[in-house]
Amino acid sequence: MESRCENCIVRQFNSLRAMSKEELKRVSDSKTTRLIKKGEAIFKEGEKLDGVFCVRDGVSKLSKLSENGKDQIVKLASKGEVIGQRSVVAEESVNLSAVAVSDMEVCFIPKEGIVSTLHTNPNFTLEVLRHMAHDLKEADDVIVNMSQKSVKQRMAEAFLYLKNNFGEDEEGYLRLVLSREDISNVVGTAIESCIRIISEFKKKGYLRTSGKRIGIKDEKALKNLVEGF
Amino acid sequence: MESRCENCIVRQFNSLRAMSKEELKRVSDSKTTRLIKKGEAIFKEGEKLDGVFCVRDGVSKLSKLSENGKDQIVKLASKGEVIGQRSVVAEESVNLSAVAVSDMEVCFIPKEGIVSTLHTNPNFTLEVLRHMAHDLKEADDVIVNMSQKSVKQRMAEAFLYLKNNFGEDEEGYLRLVLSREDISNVVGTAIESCIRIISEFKKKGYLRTSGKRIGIKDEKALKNLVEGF
DNA sequence: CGCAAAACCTGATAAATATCATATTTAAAC
DNA sequence: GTTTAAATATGATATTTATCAGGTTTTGCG
Repeated sequence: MESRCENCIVRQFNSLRAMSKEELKRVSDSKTTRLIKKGEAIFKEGEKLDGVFCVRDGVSKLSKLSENGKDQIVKLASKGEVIGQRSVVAEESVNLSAVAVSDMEVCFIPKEGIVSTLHTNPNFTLEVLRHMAHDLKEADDVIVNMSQKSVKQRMAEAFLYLKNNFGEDEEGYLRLVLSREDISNVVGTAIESCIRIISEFKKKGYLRTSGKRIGIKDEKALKNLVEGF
Repeated sequence: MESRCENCIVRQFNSLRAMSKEELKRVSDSKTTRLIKKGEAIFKEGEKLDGVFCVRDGVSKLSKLSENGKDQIVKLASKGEVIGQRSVVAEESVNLSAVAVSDMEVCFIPKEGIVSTLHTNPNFTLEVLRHMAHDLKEADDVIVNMSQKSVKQRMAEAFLYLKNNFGEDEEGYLRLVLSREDISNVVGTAIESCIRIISEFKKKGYLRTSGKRIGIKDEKALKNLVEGF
């Protein structure tokens, strides 16, 4: 297991790549690596974080609890993504909970190294800013989808998203396996509706399933559905 | 009309306050002031911006068109807010359209002054980053509201938001007057549903209206509704 | 293995919301 | 100021989605 950030491949995907050698060394010296089991929380909504988490492997759901007790999944973060950044930058408690949806390996980086670099290295700060700008755009898109698309369309979109972002296994099933409940929390619908639509998509030949696993059979049809045909 | 950024009061509310005297002078020399009439667009989704807009007066809706032809309003920007920032930072075309919902006065700041400061003044970059972190949190909250709250709850929330952010006039009506269509595009619902709920709230004594203008009569009731009672 | 709990699934029904049709009021244009 | 278009309003109806109730299957665990 590679343990120096300098040699860590996931760094290429996130803002740490804009750090200088010295800054990176400091981060590397202060970081600790943690294994997180599927279902375990990395942090919970409302906590104060004293650092960020860099995902080396696995996937985490970032979700927010609503008054009615449902959890809305706002984002799925995987290899290379840094989570908790928003909270550290804004010096606020976290607004989302992070829970592993597969076994994970993450590095915890104490905020001191991050914050001091933010104050001194504009390239790094700008890089973080660009990532956040990207997240904000994605969030805007989600808002529009939520309000303007039907549950069926959002379901179709979710499967396409899962394929594009996490790929398929050897047998052609979506690599990231989510429970029906998690899927319904991504889409923002009731579990029963989610299950019903999966059944419908199966009947229509858009999907196939094997236990929890879901495979896309007719990508075109799903795309058409999203577009409104 | 004050024309130097150095003396401009709205600067206190946005990231420009983190600029040095010299940087600010440069921005001030390159900026141009524009008057925009209610209904006019500042920019449209998909355009490339070569600068940002600092709002000195009035309010702009930031919205995104969905396939079905409806416009989802993602944010209302008013005095002090800088719009187009995300796009300039990420070096992408804008993902939202900005249209004035009241007569506006905005300053256009060419991106060169912004971008060069982003590269050299970490305090400024960090300040922009903090603002974006705040916007991202707000966007997350909107996502959760959209998916977990009923239209009625979102309507109630919208009126409270309008009161908190734009205040009331002498007669106690909401200062920011939006068309029913704009309200429905904030809330993400059909115009008819929006109007119907306004009527219902009037009947129940939560609101009163006078033409387009809406006044909050029973804030507590609206709050209870949002909380789910 | 066998049992309990959790996850998954389906039908029936209720509630929320959108859509269509049409009337009325308000604002804009000439 | 009149005409015309746009915005607001309301009823009737259709559609979508959630909820409730009861199944079955899968999974984890002693």
